[in-house]
Formats: sequence, structure tokens, C-alpha cells
Amino acid sequence: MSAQTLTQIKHDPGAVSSHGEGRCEDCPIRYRAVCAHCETDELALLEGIKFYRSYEPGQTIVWGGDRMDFVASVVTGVATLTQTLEDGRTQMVGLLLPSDFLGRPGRERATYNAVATTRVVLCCFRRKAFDDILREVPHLSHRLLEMTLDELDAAREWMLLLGRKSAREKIASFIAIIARREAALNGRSLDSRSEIDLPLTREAMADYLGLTLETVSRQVNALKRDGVIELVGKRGVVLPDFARLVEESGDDADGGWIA
Amino acid sequence: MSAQTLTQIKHDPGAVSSHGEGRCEDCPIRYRAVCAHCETDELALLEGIKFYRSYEPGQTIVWGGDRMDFVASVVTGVATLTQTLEDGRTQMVGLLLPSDFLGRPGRERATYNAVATTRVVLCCFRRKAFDDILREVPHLSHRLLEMTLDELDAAREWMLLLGRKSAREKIASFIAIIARREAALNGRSLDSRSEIDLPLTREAMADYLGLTLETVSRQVNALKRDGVIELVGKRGVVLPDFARLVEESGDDADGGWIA
DNA sequence: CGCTGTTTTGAAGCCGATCAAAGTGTGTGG
DNA sequence: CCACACACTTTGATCGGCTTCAAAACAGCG
Repeated sequence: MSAQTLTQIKHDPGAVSSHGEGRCEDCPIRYRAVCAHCETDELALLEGIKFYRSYEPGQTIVWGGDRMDFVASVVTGVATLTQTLEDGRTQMVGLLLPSDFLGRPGRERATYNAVATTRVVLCCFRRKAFDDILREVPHLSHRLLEMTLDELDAAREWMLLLGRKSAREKIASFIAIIARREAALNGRSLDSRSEIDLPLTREAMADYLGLTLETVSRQVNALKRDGVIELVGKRGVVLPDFARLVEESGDDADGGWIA
Repeated sequence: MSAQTLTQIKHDPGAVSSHGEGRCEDCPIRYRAVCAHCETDELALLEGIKFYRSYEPGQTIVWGGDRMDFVASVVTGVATLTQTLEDGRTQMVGLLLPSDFLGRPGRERATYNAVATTRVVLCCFRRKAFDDILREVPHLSHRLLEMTLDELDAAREWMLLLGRKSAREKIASFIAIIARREAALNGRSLDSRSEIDLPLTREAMADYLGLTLETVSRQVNALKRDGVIELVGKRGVVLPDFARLVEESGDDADGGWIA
């Protein structure tokens, strides 16, 4: 809605972002994002249509159904995609971490609500211009295809979780997924005792897992009681034994893990 | 597994299929499948590496984890993609109707179990060769991107169903989804009283919806008792009022429907 | 006709939802 | 620097929808 847009503009540092301007070469997601495979000249095309935007925690990026004039890469922070039934029941359908892509090329309106859960910096591309470049630059469209296929695999893993796992298994799976993604992002290993940061509130976790926030709380604490995890403050989680966590997740140990 | 491969070969009419050979121009899915946007010369490239395979109801097309040397378009029939936990709990993660694409380019091994639920005819492409063509023919990769994005949207709609809908809503949603897809495939409308064919057993529906087959049976009959649907034999369903069915599905009436 | 696979129906139990209230922590303003 | 407010989390008690286990009904096919 326009009210949202106004809020966004008001709070929005806009094109003059605090993030290292313009320089794609210095970008932290240069070799992971949609532009990963681009050559220098191709990158220049994107550079010409890009601008940065940032959002505060809790701020809505777009409402499902609203017009969206850009697509974007998440540079830093975490955002969620959610879908809602009339009566308010909400299901998260995407969790966007740095390098993930937001928006659908060729589509004028957003399909889902996108909300920043931490401070988020987006590298935005004007939609029409991006569509044009996409048609011309195979490196770009192939990378986007690759990322979309990965997302589809992740969505299917997620469907298994939603459809067939117990509450306890859902929690364990979620923590394992976050741990893996954080490890991949930071190039760390999960062998030794590792600490991670849950980027979501209990309520957002519930929306991710198709549970209520009370059940999430109970099961998180149950895993803690059973020594599978340790809690550090509200968001921190220590994993003394990652393999144990995976056992609790219901997946087969090594798992047909995709990424 | 190789045992499976043997079974498949044994039962498989193979390259000499009963389907109208070779002629892409006569293909019933010519303008819907991955090849939809291809020009005549591009089509010729695909024609050079393609072959048909058919499968009987219940027959496995590939096992998750197994080697897969081809990708394919479903020409006729219905196939499912499923994922399984060690203890046997299974969740369907894909329902492939005519024109849908099977397999992931660039990936050597299948991620999911693919099973024919009716007699299925596949138009197969040797994987390596297909990958090469994909790199050379933008019409092909763009169409594949488009189809993958559609599948991702469908997966996310499915996640909402799995995570947040009641058993009754799940059944109503499922019937509505099938009705829409059949209508789109046959170019029919859903306004008037229409009859559809459920391509799945109660058990397969349960795997689709994250329910037990008993619950599926009970809720289907509940919808029948309430006059939302009528049953014709085991697989046939008559929809006296599609709007009523959609109400029961929990989605908002017109729905942010994607395709 | 009897076999097999599928669907329906029934009864009981459990897991997660719901409703309610107390606890924790963080930031703000007095 | 403390106290309050607010947002989030934890804990408790009860309820209900779906699963589970069991068996009967049904349909298709040799």
C-alpha cells in the first residue's frame, strides 16, 4: 500500500546508503548472488541500473499484491517471505539470507509479503531494465535459473518438514538448516562445538514451521533439557554435537542435502 | 537401483513408442512444454537427442539418489515426485501433469522418487546433450526458468496448505487445484457444473496433503455429504459449484492465483 | 467366485492448538 | 539510576482434530 511506501521512503536512506557504494568488486556477495557468473562488462550493465536500499527490523519491504518496481539481492541481513489466509493464519514460504534474490523477473506485482527481520541492505535493480539485461546476458539468466532450482529444492525439503515431521523434528530441522546456511555463508565448519544466531523470533519460527509459538517455545526448551542444544540469551544457540541435532531432525544422517 | 532399471527396461516399449513418433509439430504439448518458445531450427536440435519412454501405472521412473541420464517432458499421464523419511513417512513434493518437466539439468542424480500414477509417456532428452543445448539456446533456458519459477510459486502455495490448512481445507484445495489444472490443460471453463478425474489414490492424496489416507477418505465424504462435491465411482468428482469449493479451501475467493 | 488392493467406517488415544497468566529482558523517560 | 512499559518468551491447563489401530465394505480381475 502507499502508506507503506511512504513509511519506507521516510525511513529509507535510499540511494545514498551506508553500504560501500557502487563498487561491485568489493561486494560481499559478489560470487554468490545472481551476478556471480557475470564478466566485468556484464557487471557494468547491472551497475548502471542498481541502487541500494535498507530496511529496519520489522519493516515491510513489499506487501503481497503490491506493485514492485525492482528486483534485488540481499546484501546483508535477513528477510522473510510470508503468505496469509484471510483469517490471519500465516505461513512463511521463504527465508532470504545474504546473496538470496528477491522478486520475480517479468512480474509486476509481488506475490508475497517481504519483511526485514534484521537490518537489511538490498542491492536493487530497476525491474524493466533488469528484465532487458536478463534477456541479453546468459551468465545472468543461467545463474538465476540455478538459484531458482536450488530454491525449489529447498522448498521441497520444507514441504517434507511441514507435511510429515513432528514438532520436535521441525525445531531440530530448523536449527540444523540455519546452522548449515550460516556455516556456508561464513565458511565455517559444523564439526566442532559451534554457536549460531537464530535470526527469527519464536513467532517467526512458528510461521516457518507451521506451528504455534507456544509449541516452538516448548520444543526448543525440550531440546535444551535433553542436551541437544544450549541457549545463549534469546537468540543464541550452541550446538555441542551437530550430528546429534541431525538425528533429532528425522532426516537420514548424511541426508540428500542439496546445496 | 539397477534392479529398478532392469524392470524399467523390460517393461519399456523404449524408443519405439506408440506415441506419434518424432514429429514435434504434432506434439500435444508443443506450446506448453520446455520447448514451447523454440524456433524450428532450435526444435531440430532437440529432436536430434530425444526419445520416448512410457511407464505403466505404479511403475517407478527413477529412485531418489539414483543416476539419471535424461531429463524429460511429460507428454501424457500423471507422475508424482515424493520424498521419504527413514521410517517410511512420505511426502509428495511434485505432481507432474502433461507438459511438466522432469529432472534437473546439470544434476547427475535424481533427488526425488518419480512414480507414474497413470500410464505415462515421457519425451526424454539425453542429459548431457540437453545441458549443451540449454547453454546455446536462450529460448530454451528462458522457458525453463519461467517454468521453474512457476513451480516455485506452486510449491509455496503448497507450503501454505501443508503448514496452515485444516484437513477439510486441504481436501477442498486439492480438488480445486486439480480442477484448475485439468481445465487449463483441456481449455475448459470451471463456471458451469464440471466433472474431473482425480489422478491419485486416497493414499497418494494423503501423501500430497500431509494427512493419513483415513482422514482423506473421511473429509472427502464429508464434502460430499455437505453437497460441495459429488462422487462418480472412485476417481470421478463432479463440482456443482466451483466457487463453493474455493470457499471451503480457505483461500480468498479470487485468490492470488498464479498461473 | 474368490483374491487382492482400495476405500470406508469405527473407537480410542495423543500431539499440538488454544486460552490464560506469569516471567524475562531491553530500552525509554522520569 | 531506577522504574516503568512493551515486546517477547515461558509455563500451565484444557480441548479438539487428526492419527492410529482395527475391521468391514467394495470393486476390479484372474
